[in-house]
Amino acid sequence: MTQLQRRKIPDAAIARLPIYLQILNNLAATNVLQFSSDELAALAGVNAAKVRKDLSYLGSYGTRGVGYEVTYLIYQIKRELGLMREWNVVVVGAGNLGCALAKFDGFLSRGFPVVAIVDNDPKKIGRTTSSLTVGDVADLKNIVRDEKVNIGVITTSSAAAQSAADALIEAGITSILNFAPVVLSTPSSVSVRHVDLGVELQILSYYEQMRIETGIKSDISPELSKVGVQ
Amino acid sequence: MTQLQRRKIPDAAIARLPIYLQILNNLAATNVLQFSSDELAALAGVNAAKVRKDLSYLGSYGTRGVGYEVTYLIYQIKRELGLMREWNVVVVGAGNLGCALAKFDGFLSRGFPVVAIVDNDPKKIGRTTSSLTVGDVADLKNIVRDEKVNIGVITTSSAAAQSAADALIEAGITSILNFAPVVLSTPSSVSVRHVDLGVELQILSYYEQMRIETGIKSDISPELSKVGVQ
DNA sequence: CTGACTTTGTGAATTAATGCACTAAGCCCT
DNA sequence: AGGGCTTAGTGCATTAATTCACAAAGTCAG
Repeated sequence: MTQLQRRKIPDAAIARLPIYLQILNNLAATNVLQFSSDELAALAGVNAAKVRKDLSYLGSYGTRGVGYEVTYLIYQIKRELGLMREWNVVVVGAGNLGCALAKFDGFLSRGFPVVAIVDNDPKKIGRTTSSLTVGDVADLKNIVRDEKVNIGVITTSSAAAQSAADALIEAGITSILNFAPVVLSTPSSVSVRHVDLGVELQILSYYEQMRIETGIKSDISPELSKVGVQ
Repeated sequence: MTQLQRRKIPDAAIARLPIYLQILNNLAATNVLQFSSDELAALAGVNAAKVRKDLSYLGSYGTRGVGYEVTYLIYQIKRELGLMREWNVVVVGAGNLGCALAKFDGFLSRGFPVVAIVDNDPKKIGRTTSSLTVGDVADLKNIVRDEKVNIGVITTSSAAAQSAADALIEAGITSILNFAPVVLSTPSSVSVRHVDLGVELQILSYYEQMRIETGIKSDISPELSKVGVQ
C-alpha cells in the first residue's frame, strides 16, 4: 500500500483525480475498456499532458502505444484517494440544505453514507428525515463514536458554524466540509473544505460583468470545476 | 468605472475577494471602521502579504500606517466583482437540491434572487415551492427573456445536465453554476463553475487516509475555501 | 518639528503548476 | 522481422501564484 514513503501528489492534481474517476466510471458503465490520455483530456476539458502527468503520480499504469485500462485505473485512483472503504458522514444542521444533503443519494453512491444528522434546535431534534432522526448536537461525541463517523458536514447558520466545528473537533473528527459562509478557525491537523455557494455566484458575477464591460469578448473562462455533488 | 483598460486581476485573487467581502461585511455589522492587512489575513486564514497584493489589484485604497476603511473597501470589492446590481438566477432541476436552493435565502441576501425554477418532468411542472411555480424547461427562452435571468444553476441529474446547459446557452445565458457531477461541454464564451459535493468528500478522503497511513501527522491542510453557500 | 512607530504597496525571489516537445515502448501490418 | 504508427512518460521551459522584505508614506506624541 505504498505507505513507506507516500508519493507526494500536488494538491492541484489531487483535486482533479475525482473528476477523472467520475469520467472513468461513466466509461466503464458503457463498456469502454481502454482510453488514451487524449480521450480523457477531451472529456475532462483539460490538456492531455496534464492528464498523463496526473496519472503518472499514481505510478506507471499505462501502456505506450495503447493507453490505459479503464477498470485498472479506476482501481488505482480509488486506492490513492482512499475510496476502497466507506467514510461515514454526520450532517450538523437540519435546515433546508442539511436535510437535502441527508436525502441526497450522491453521497451514499460515492461511498459516503450519511449516518446521522444533528441540530441544536429542540424543535428540530427528534424529527425524522429520510430514515434518520435528528439528534442533539450535544450528543455528538457519542454519535461519532457509536456510528464511527469520519467526516462532518456543517450546514448550520453562519452564526452557529464555528461552535459546530468545535463540537466536531472535540468529538474527534478531522475532516470537515463547511457550507456556512464563514472561515472556520481550526487546528492545522484538521482538513477543512469550504463550499460557499454565494462565493461561486460572485465569481461568476465578476466574469459576467467583465463580459459586459468589455463588450462580450470571449474566452474568459474561469477555472472549471471546483466542488461536485450527486 | 475603470472600463477603459480593465485591470487584469489574477483568477486566484478573484476567488478570494468574495471571502474578504464576507468578512468585511461582518466587521461592518459589528461597527468596526478600520482594519489592517494583518487583521484581515488572520480572519481569512491567509498570509498578510497576499491580502495586500489582492487588495492592491483594486487600487491603492489603504493608508500607510493606518490600514483600510471597512465601508470603502466593501464598496470597492463590490464594484470590482460586479455586485453593485442584482443578478437574476434560474434553477434548472426541481429535485431536492434545486428546491432547497430556491428556498435558500443566502442567494437573495447576496444579491442573486432566484426568479424561476424549471424542470422537464411533467409531474413536477406546476408545483409551487417557496413562492415559485416550477416551469417547463422547454420555455426557458421565454423565461430568461421575461425574467431577465443572468445566471443558470443546474441541479438536474447528471444525465440531464448537458441538455440543461445547452438549453440555458440557447436561451442566451453565459454564466452557469453546475451541481451535476459531469463535465459540461460549453463554448469558451460561457463561464462555468462546477460544484461537485462528491468530489469535495473524495478530496477530504485523500487527506484523511493520508493521516491514517502516516500515523496522524499534522499540518496536512488542503487548500481552504472553494465555493460558498449559506 | 522631529523622531519613533505602524502599515501599505510592490519589486524581487521563490515555489507551484502548466504545457511543450521529445524519447521510449509497445502494437500491428506486411 | 522489420518499419511505421501510436501513445505513455518525463525533462525542461514557461507561466502563474505566493511569499519575502523593504522603501515609502502616513500617524502620533511631545
